[in-house]
Amino acid sequence: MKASTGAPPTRTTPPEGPAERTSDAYALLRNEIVSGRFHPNERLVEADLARLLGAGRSAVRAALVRLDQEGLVVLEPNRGARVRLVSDREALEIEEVRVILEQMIIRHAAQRVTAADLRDLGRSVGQMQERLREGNPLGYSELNAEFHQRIWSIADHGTASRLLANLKSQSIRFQFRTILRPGRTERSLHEHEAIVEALASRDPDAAEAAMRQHLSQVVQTLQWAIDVQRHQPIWLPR
Amino acid sequence: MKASTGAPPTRTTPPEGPAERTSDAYALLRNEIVSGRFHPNERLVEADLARLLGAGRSAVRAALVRLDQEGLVVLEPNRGARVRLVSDREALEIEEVRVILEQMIIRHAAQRVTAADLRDLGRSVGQMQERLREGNPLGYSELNAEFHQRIWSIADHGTASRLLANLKSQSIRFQFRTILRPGRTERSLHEHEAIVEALASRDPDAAEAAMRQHLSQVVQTLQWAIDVQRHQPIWLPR
DNA sequence: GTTTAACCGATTGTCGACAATATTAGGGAT
DNA sequence: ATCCCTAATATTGTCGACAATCGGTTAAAC
Repeated sequence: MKASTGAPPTRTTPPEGPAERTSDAYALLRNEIVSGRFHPNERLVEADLARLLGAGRSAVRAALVRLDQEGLVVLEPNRGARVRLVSDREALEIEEVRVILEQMIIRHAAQRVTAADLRDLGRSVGQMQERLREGNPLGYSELNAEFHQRIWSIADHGTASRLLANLKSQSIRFQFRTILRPGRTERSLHEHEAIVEALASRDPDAAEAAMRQHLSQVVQTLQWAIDVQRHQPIWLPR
Repeated sequence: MKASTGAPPTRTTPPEGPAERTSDAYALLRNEIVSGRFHPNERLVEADLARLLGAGRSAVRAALVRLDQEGLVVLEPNRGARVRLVSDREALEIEEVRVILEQMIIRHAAQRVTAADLRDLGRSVGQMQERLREGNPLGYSELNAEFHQRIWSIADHGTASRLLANLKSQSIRFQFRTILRPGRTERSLHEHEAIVEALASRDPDAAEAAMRQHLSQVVQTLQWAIDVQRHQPIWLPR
């Protein structure tokens, strides 16, 4: 809805067309980064990006400034841009903030949710069930994101939504690893069902409790992913 | 400490020098906006800003992009930039988020606070007392900001600090009005004392409670300011 | 062999000019 | 007087060129 600062909701298709419009250089580059096509700390040379995105250097430069402010790249004066590396600790910080924001937002949602919303949420959960049966964890993850965004839009809290979207994009690299946790998906599904149920009762406390239950599991999974990685570190070239 | 995205902590001096370095065009413009030298919805013409800030149009343009992402201006394609107007509702949203973030952050602070920190905080409160005696509400407000920032730095939670700084800059226009509430300052001072006391006990729950107490008052004051303004609306020219 | 100094290629930062677009002003027609 | 169309102006968006800066490399000195 919002045009200006609204974060594009994580498209997965790589629309790396030959001659795209220059004004979405930001959206394109953002996509390239959040979908992990650039390594953390990788240098982002303006000229290269301009060629890659089919845009001028001006547009690329503007995009980089935006992404720096957004926390996806770091922009050092006279030294160019790099993909920002978020540390383990920072990932946990981000998740911590996300937890309290989601708790706050679901209280609003519980007070504003309509019958139609509940139907949509139920459908979302149904689709997740399918993906689970198919053994398609990636599809599940996508639906999971959609599920949460749906709750944000029900809550109608622009400020919190924007912050959450931003945080999510920063920590997306970690989310990727949490998918691999065995048995996690089933449990997540049940938690989602509990959330919908609590929303249906329109009780903010119950909704918050259900969300907290869910997110505490998410944090634990994140911690697990970090620990696992620490024992099998991925050596980044250079 | 952080150079890249760290928000400059609201300088009050207007360093509108004749030939400043171009790279701080962002900082300068940001200052002009948060200190209220531009009205909300006022058009920001690149050429004018360039003259005013003593910078080139490139630098101004970059600054505008940053400020747009930051939520201080809105940048419409082909239609230039305006100072962003935050609605009453949005101000309350922002305050609501601020509350929960400050609650979270003070829990961290309570677990990490050192003796030196407590001494500094005590000194801060002492200075506030002075300003109160002097009948200098503006100075008090400054110290208030400093007090909270001190807590942020104690908590050492970069993510939350960044978000808080950003939110604060967006709602600063409202904060301005809340100062005028009669009797508010005294009460605020006592609340601050209670916060320091709770931090000294290093009990996260107590600290959070003290902070909640304080911030609920702040929200009420904001609501009061909004109501007052609604009955005595300020007509903005054009 | 190590340190220092000067160079070189690569990249960013900035400026000016121009094209694209929006906004305002003016001039009939009703 | 109001409305609509057209011209003029103002402003933004983009491109190319060049200066400033950085990182690394070679060469010289000790």
